[in-house]
Amino acid sequence: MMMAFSNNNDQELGLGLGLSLVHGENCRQKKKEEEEGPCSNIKAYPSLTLGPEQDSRSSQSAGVSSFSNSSSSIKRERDEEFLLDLDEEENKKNGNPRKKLRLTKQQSALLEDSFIHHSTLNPKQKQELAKKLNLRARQVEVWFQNRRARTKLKQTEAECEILKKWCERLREENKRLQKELQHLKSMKTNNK
DNA sequence: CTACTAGGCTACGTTACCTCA
DNA sequence: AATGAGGTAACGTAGCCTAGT
Repeated sequence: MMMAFSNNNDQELGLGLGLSLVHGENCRQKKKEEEEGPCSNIKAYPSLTLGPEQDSRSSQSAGVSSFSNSSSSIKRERDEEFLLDLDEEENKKNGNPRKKLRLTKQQSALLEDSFIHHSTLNPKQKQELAKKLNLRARQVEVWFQNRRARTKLKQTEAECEILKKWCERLREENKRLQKELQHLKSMKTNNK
């Protein structure tokens, strides 16, 4: 985050706004961090830049974790997962509308706790968490997707608020400088 | 070495269900 | 009891990456 504001009358008025995500600019790196252990700088701090935002899709991670685990236990769990998904398919076919799951407080708390340590999960972590929560891995995956989206939305909103405030300050500063300029001009004409 | 493909992951946008005022 | 708004679980899609061929 970078901001520079020069307020000296003799100097040029300068302002710099920068939006740099403190955490998670490079998802691949982020993923690596998460696979290696808890990340200390996981919190996203609102920060600013002006200008086109980088397309998040262009810097996203992919495929790293999917090759990190091929144990038979994971395979077995995936098979079980597959069967559960088949049940769901059957329900759909039978016209049973899918009831929307409400997570219990304990489930939400554990998910939140995991999210603090890892904003993305590798397959092993996902399976383990799903087992703990008595949910399907797909549900854990979806929860994390939505949680990341909520985080990003809140961050965007926060950044928007900061930008608004800065905009307001600049407006005020501009007004003040215009007044001052006007004053100096009138002084100059009076001295003639 | 290069090109292509399959499989897996994520972000993003959307839908649909649920809760609550 | 009805209803509209907000929250969120779940889904569909596009883009990217890696491993295998």
